[in-house]
Amino acid sequence: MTSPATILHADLDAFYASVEQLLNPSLRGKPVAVGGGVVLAASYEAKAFGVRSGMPGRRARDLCPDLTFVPGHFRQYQRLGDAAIDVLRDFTPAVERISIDEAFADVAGTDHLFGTPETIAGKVRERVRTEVGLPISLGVAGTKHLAKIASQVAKPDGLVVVAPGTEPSFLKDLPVELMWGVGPVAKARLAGQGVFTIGQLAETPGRSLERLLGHAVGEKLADLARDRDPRAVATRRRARSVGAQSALGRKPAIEAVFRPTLLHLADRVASRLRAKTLAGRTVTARIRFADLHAVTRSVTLPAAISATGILAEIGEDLVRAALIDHSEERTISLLGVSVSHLEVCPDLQLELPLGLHDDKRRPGTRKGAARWTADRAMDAIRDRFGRDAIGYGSVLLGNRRAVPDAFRELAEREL
DNA sequence: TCTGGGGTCCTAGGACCC
DNA sequence: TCTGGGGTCCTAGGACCC
Repeated sequence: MTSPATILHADLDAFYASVEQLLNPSLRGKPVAVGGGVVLAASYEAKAFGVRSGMPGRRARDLCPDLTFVPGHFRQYQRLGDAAIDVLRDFTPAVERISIDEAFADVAGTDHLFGTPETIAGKVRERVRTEVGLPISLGVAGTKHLAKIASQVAKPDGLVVVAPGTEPSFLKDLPVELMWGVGPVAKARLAGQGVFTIGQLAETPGRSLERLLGHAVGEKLADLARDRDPRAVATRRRARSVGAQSALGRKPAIEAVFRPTLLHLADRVASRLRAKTLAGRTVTARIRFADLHAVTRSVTLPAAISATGILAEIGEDLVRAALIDHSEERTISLLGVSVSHLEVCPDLQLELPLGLHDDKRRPGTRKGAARWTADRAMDAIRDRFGRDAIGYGSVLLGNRRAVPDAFRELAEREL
């Protein structure tokens, strides 16, 4: 199948670490990690030593004794990431941003203005380098999936164009894990069948892939390996859930620990929902125990909620229920709360205080409305004076957190 | 001193309805 | 005595991505 190659995938190289090297020239050419307790990003020089994001800082230092840790300039990541993606928007409005440092663009029909897709990709790289100061890799192909693989092959700081008709030969010898959707588990299962390259994958019957990996994944991989990818570049996507979690170290599984933590998490989640005029019907709590084994408990309510207090109470009920089911677990290492089944809510909604224990619509509606009004007042104070001006529980949570709040805010941000 | 935090999507079983 | 089939929704767990 030969589609005209008009889809670009742009991916900033080792983004956070590259920003640090841009801001501080003495870090250039050196192994750099952003973070401290945990590695949030690593420069290519650090990656060469095996340093990876998500790795405990201690382990990273063991692997790479010369590693320089920097706390991170999160505002700058936001600004520079936006600036780089905006360069793409100068060539087409059809830009789908998929993270702070990565986007697809479809430049079909822009030849007469800017030249071929390959020319455009070259201009994007040049402009991001000179105007923003960062290295960026580009892949150009006829489908999103192939464009993404091409940009990965192009890294670091390169450009790869997959010309129409050359797709099979391009894919043939690439390792299966370059494919979107093939992680450690799928890779191992495929290896068990002697499948290591995308070419081998393409020769494997769709039926055996489905047996090996499940219906959806098997079918998708069979299509992608044969370069069948119908997905269009989508400029807008709607959020399907909003959540927050916090690693706790090791804490006893008692009310005095989980109640304040859940209130703090519920506050983060509910205030973000309200800021987007969203509310959700399904509340999920996640608990990870000391052995890192995690469980979830969820409940779907008859009406969508976005009030902090109600969300916190439901979260507590769910956590209590899970702890009863796992009463042998004495220690927890993480708590999370998320809300899904989202609905767009008019600004002046009234929330019903529907708890787990009573589905009766008690005459407490006024209480729900009062809470919601109080939440909105708190939102307004924060808008003016900052998030820490007022709040629940954050003091009780303790001041030493694994990840800086600025990082969380970056991750929460609407793209 | 063993593992962050934000998400998406899929699967499987069970309840429930017609 | 034995016994349908399709569809939707909910819950719990898990793979995967950045």
